Amino acid sequence: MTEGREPPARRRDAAATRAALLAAATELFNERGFDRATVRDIAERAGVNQALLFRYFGTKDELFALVIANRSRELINSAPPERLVGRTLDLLLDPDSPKRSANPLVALLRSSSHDEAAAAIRAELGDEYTGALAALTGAEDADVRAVLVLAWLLGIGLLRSVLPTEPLASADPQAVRDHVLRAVRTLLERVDIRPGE
Amino acid sequence: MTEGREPPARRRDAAATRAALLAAATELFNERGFDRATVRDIAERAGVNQALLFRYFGTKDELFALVIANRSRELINSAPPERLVGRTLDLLLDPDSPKRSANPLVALLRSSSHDEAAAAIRAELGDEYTGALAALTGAEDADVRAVLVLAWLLGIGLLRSVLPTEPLASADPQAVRDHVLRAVRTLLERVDIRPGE
DNA sequence: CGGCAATGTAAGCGAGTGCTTACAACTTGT
DNA sequence: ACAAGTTGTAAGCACTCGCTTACATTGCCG
Repeated sequence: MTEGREPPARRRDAAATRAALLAAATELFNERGFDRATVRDIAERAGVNQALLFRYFGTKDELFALVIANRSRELINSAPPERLVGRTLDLLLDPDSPKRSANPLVALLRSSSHDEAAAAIRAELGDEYTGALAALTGAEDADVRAVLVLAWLLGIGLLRSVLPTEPLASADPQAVRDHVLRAVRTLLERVDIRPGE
Repeated sequence: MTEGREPPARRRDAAATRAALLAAATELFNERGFDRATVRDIAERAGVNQALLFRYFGTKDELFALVIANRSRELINSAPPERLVGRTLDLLLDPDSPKRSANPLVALLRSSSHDEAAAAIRAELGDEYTGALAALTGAEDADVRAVLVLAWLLGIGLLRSVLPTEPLASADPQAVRDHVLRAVRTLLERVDIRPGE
């Protein structure tokens, strides 16, 4: 895992530090949201000088946009639409990923409104996600229904990250998943309820 | 509206400025969350010197706690449990209250984790709200179901305040309310679906 | 009135923020 | 091997934040 192939493990490696910064930023934005994740913290977690963050990403805003775009697309493409809700729930409820991996959209929400660029990304990704979900119903107001489902997932992720003591943390993920999926089927009749993976 | 009765409208009035600060803080915490609502902005909107904020409330944290406690209790007591979800939805979806009145719990969530005092309040109010909701089902895991419903309401409020262009803004509030309530009945069989007020 | 607490004001302190700059250390192509 | 470009480092600048302090003004009560 330390070194792979081609370049014989250089001691100075731009690509590696860039990746380390990206990983650290992903974690911290998820854990704390945009405002409370400082560039110094990100650089420190990456084990890297903070000036490099600006060399490689230009701005904290740009870094944030990159992180969100990456992880959101990744999530949206990780399952077919019928299983997207279930898949997202699995990630949100996975106790092994209290911070690290799961919830890019939650990080987005948690970072209130800060600049226009990020706002555009927000809208775009929201559209992408709800677009996928809206295909799961024949109802006229498919988009409204899809947005409502998205809102639920976001709320669950947020609550879990803000109130770690809530019953959600200790509840059986399968049972929670089941509750949500059955309720969601009221809105999107074609969602797949079976356990995924 | 300017002056009521007893004290003949004093030019210097501690109670009045305290109230102005509280109102301004309520608005700004709702609009921007804890971090981005600065004490300078709050004081300015209240038309008051910012030092007074600290004289009357001690700390930004304490002011926040007060605002949240006030408005949450107000909300929870504004309807019997069977109608609490519907009532909250009405407030969240009311287009006339994009910022001002409706969503104390949303403001809470939007303010990520900042200090232990607020965290305690968060937990306490969450318990209060979910306690009311949990009474609406006979299921064993009533608390989990209640938390899921709370999460949905929070998600809806957050999405609405962060993506004002979403279909939620232009959708018919009654229809949205109906969708959510019917889905929620999957979890809490005793919720009242009829339009309130 | 005169004294005093209550109320309001102006200025700034210390800490933390995003970001920049000037420079050292390394790697590489020739 | 050596210059040139790349990568890493240390320091600090300009700004904003929550909060404090020292001082002016007002209203109240004997």
